[in-house]
Amino acid sequence: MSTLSSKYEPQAVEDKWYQYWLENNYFHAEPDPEKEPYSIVIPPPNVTGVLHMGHMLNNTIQDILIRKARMEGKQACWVPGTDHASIATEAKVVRMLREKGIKKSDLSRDEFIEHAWEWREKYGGIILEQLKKLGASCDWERTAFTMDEGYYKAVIRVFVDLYKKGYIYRGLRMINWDCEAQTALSNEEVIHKEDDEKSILYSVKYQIKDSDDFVVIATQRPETIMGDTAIAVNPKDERHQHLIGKKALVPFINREIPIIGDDYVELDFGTGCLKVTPAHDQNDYDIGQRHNLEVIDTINLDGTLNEKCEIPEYVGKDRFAVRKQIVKDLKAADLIVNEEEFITKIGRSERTNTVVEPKLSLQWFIKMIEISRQAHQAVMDDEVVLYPAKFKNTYNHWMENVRDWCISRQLWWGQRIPAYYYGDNEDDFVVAETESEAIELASTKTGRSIATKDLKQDEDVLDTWASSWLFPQAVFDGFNDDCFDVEKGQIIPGKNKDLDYFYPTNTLVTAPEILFFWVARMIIAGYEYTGKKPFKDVYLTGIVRDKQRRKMSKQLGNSPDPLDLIKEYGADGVRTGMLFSSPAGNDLLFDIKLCEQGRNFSNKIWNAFRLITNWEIDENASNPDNQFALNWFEARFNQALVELEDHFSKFRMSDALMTVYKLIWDDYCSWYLEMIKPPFGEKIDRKTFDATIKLQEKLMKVLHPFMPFLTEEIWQQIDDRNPEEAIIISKWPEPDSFDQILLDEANLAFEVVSNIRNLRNSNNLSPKEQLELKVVTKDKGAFKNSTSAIKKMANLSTLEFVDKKPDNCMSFVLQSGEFFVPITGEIDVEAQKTELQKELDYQRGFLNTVQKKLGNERFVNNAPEQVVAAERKKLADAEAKIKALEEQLKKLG
RNA sequence: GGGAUCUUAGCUCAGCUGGUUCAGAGCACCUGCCUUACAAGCAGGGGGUCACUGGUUCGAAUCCAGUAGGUCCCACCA
Repeated sequence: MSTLSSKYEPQAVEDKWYQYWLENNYFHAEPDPEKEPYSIVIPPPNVTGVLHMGHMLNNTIQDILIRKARMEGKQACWVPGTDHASIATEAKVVRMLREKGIKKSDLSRDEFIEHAWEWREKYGGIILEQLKKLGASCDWERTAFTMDEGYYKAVIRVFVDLYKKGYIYRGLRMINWDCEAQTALSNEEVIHKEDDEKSILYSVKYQIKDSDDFVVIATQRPETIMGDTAIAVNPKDERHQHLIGKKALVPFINREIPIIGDDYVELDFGTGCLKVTPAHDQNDYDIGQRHNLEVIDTINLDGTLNEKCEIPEYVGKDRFAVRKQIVKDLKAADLIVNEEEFITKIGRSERTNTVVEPKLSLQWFIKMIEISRQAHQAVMDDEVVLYPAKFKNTYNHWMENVRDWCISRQLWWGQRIPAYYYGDNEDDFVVAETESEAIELASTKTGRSIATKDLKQDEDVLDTWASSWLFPQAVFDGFNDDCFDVEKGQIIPGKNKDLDYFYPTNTLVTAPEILFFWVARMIIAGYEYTGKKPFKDVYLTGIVRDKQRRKMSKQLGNSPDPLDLIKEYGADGVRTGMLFSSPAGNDLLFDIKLCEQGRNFSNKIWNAFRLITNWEIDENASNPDNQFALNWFEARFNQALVELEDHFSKFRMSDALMTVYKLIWDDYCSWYLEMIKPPFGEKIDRKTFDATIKLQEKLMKVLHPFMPFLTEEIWQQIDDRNPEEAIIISKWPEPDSFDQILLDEANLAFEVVSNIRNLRNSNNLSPKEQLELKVVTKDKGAFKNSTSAIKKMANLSTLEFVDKKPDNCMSFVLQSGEFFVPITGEIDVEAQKTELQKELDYQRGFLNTVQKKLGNERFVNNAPEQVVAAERKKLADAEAKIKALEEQLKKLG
């Protein structure tokens, strides 16, 4: 008996084949003019990251695309890499140091960076190693890192170039400041808790200048009163219109501030009067810009108040302490007219949980409108195609309202901004790739000799996205001295073999959350630096959620460890499990059962293969009866292949997998193999065997992108008669034309078989008991090739065509005939009758609707001829069927 | 508040330019089976007013309008 286990054991083969692929360098691709290129750049995961379910989905899809392309004979190159992820990594390093008792503030910049590199050496590779377990066929020789020396230089070069082109400027901007960690936060690091954050809204009286009247404003931050530079009301507000143009006095310090009209103010919130504190609120800042208001920053970096608040007893105290204090003082002065609780969505720092302080500071920006124009148009014109298409709208909306991009971050880990200051004025700086260039530039600019010690480089680093937006060119070293023209600020074609060949890349597979952060910006950089798009298609995956639709997250603990899953179900099982429920662009509701389904599928295939390998071959025998099965499956395969290509072309990965799944499980295993399977103990003829092996091989090929390990294992076991050395580089089957008539005949045959099986079931007849079948039909041709297959599959002793309807039979009616199975034992007449009656009722109902349609003159006159003709045929068929059913019912009494 | 998008079987989803692949798939469920590849399996079966209300049309799951509900993105109420 078999030497193969009846259970497929992925653990035993996966590492072996991955190693084999690596050793043979199958993943590596060099430019080859003979071949069509196909390239993908990975969305680089955070260098500190650990593989999660989102990565699994994302990388499975990329691997499928790249493996298919490779088999199609393209030069397939999938470039892997990691992102230095400045904020996330720096936070991790800080935490790690803290655990060792080292404070970041005690370290110099260089010392800290050194620690960060150590960290990255130690943990940076983990996620890529994990990808290997998944089977990812990345070109590891090309592994990139956004802080690699060459990449670093590219980022700096681009900064300098954009500065020279006038796209980069320095400006004031309201940022999220973490007073505890003393750093700026990106919006993503600020958590807005909606639920139970309660605050008090105070109504405070401000005296109107030169009168005894007051204006009452509402605020939840009375400690910022001293930074007020205006009071705003809505110009449409009849209650307050008359105040516009007057002046009010800030409590305690009695500074005069104007009362202005601005649409921003809501009529029905608070008192309808808003105190404007441009230094400590984004909206107030915007209002300040519109009305040229002064900005008075009363809060220090650590959250205490400074001298500008003008009240000595508040200076140096924490903002929240001052809040309590000033409320007391305002009450004492009888200036608070109302207090009410309300629920606020205050922002807190993800890291320290302190309330984020909006703060104005000088930051670096990229002007976006002009530079993004072509990238905007490219997507609108489908030059770059988004899948699913609905994201085109989102993209459009964003690009139409694009805002300048703040690219500086108050961190150390990242590309340091190459601006060098030589004086105290805001404009006393130069931007240069290197310090020596900076010295030169500064000397020229100032007309005096500037030395290293006179220069101070900007302390900030660049936003991570300001490096990863160059990924598609930078991974091919597109900004090096040879191919980057510094004068033009462009990458010159013909100077970089890799870039000339692999760029533009073909497909980008990523998450919709970063459509703007990353995808849009890559398109912008692509056009800016190469004049070309960076990729043709963008496939946006969904978010992996649990069964309750909750996002998978560490905090919730609802995310399984992908490596554990791989251990349990095999990489192939997990890959297919992810894909079973992930229609393009929809969220994926992950359920462990899907991995189980994937594993079961592996096992099914394994056992089909086991069946074949156990057959003994008779070199001399021939079995013409098998020809039908062979011809049919060939046709069916080609039909499925056309379907498969269609799904692939539309990035319907889940449907593509399902096509292969059904082809293998239903068509191949349940029908084809059962049709050609020799009776127990008998040998199979050579011709059928060889043909079957060929089919198995073809099936393994179309399955390979989805299940690389299992298919390679089977391929390698099939033996060496095949000249193709490994399935990973074997040739993808070409779709061929197929015989529809043959497929129709088979479908009819299968229906007959199913009906007979059904009769067995409902009459408790064993599948082992042989039955006879008598067929009354006008169209014997419909069974021309399939009779022996029907006999075998339905376990019939005879199948004959008769003219007269036999008695004492179970029966059923199909499109072109009536089918009778003589019965020796007891038949369940009632069951038969209900079956037939049910069918009869259905047919009569159907007939009714068709008659109605055809009775409608307007239908007959207006509908296209074929539609009417089809309707007439339906009518005739239904009438014939009804007649047959009625007769059979009559016979049963 | 602005925008996008969705609502089809118990669940997750297909369903292209309105008409035979128009009511589908996978899973789940039910009934028989340990039949010599596979119980991680085999055979069979039952599930749906296509969210609701109108309209256009000879004909609507499909097109239009409105209603209800869901999801996402952006901006956020001092």
